[in-house]
Amino acid sequence: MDHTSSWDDRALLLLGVLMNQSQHGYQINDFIERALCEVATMKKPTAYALLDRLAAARHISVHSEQEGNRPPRKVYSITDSGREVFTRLLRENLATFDAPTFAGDIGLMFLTYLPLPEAIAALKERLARIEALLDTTVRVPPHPNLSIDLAFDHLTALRRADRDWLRDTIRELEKRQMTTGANAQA
Amino acid sequence: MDHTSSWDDRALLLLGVLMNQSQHGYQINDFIERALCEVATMKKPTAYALLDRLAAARHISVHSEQEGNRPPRKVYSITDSGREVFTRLLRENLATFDAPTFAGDIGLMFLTYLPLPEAIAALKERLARIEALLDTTVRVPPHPNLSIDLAFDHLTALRRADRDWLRDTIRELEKRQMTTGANAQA
DNA sequence: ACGTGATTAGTCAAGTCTGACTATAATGGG
DNA sequence: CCCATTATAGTCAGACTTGACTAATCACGT
Repeated sequence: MDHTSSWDDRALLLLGVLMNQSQHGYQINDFIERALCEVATMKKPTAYALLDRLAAARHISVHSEQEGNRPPRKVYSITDSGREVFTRLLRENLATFDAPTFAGDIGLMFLTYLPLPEAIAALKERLARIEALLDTTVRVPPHPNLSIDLAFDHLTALRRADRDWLRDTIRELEKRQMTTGANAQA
Repeated sequence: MDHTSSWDDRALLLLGVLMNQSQHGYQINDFIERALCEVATMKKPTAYALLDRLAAARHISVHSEQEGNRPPRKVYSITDSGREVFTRLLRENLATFDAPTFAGDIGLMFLTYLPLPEAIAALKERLARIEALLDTTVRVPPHPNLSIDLAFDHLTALRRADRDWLRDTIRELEKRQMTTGANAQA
């Protein structure tokens, strides 16, 4: 529901992974989907397509490698030009804040179309989900080269803020419910 | 960079706008791009395409209207079936929390690849942008039927959390910079 | 000895979203 | 009276993403 020139972010992600070490496609995809899944998402077809484009632009180099009888695999390495692009994209990304929008806010806008008790019940369910997420998500272990934990920290801070806001809001709505209830009775 | 079945959210948005009142395409698009732009984004082609689909599914009805010599305009109204769908989608949206990812976190993961002073400088720029956003964004005035202000409140709370986290983090990084600097001098 | 699952490398169709474009009519400023 | 802007209604190509699929090899448990 929100998109900058998403190419930059994707490219930054791939180049960053390759800054860490040269890898072949499977490894790259695996790393992103396992180690980074909390912080970033990129699916296989997207990764392969983008790797092709980065290779065409000479920002990464490819060389085939065979191990035993296995299907050959392509090892991608970042090039000097790639390192330059990476640094530029990184600096840009760090210096930028592009205000995101949240799917959950759409519901909030139309809250008034639901009877207040039902709205409160639904929001309580949302709250429970955030709390569950905060409780169960395991702290990511520090990576030797990457500051994944920093990004994870950021994510956690935002989720806590989400939780706190929601708690306050529910309390507020319940207060309103009581007063209108009292008015209705009077 | 993040997507649930985005259809649901889009449909909820359009149906919600039509719950407020029957409108023609231009009005719908205008309302979304002006009044709701802080909270939700949907571009014209998406809106028109989705309106067609909602009409095909009989969740909204269309009737043409001519005013003077102007090009005829199509007025869309929500139907009973549309109201049902709307209520279901609304309840779902309110009860759901689908953990978003943020483009800005990608940079955070790779922070270590930039010399610490440069990273700090870049993050300070990011901070300045968030602060500017928080300072300049005008409080949305309450809408008679919609709780846009509630959604806006949520957004603001998250941005403040973002700002606070960033301030702390920059302070932390500066502390680290000083100690490593002292070590280097010693 | 056999099947299951992981490793490796992709591809394809289908759907989504956006930017840029075309047209006409009314309206308001100078 | 003319021009720029707004109102109005769309369309289209192109880019981006995803889910689902194919293939082959190897490691491992039973």
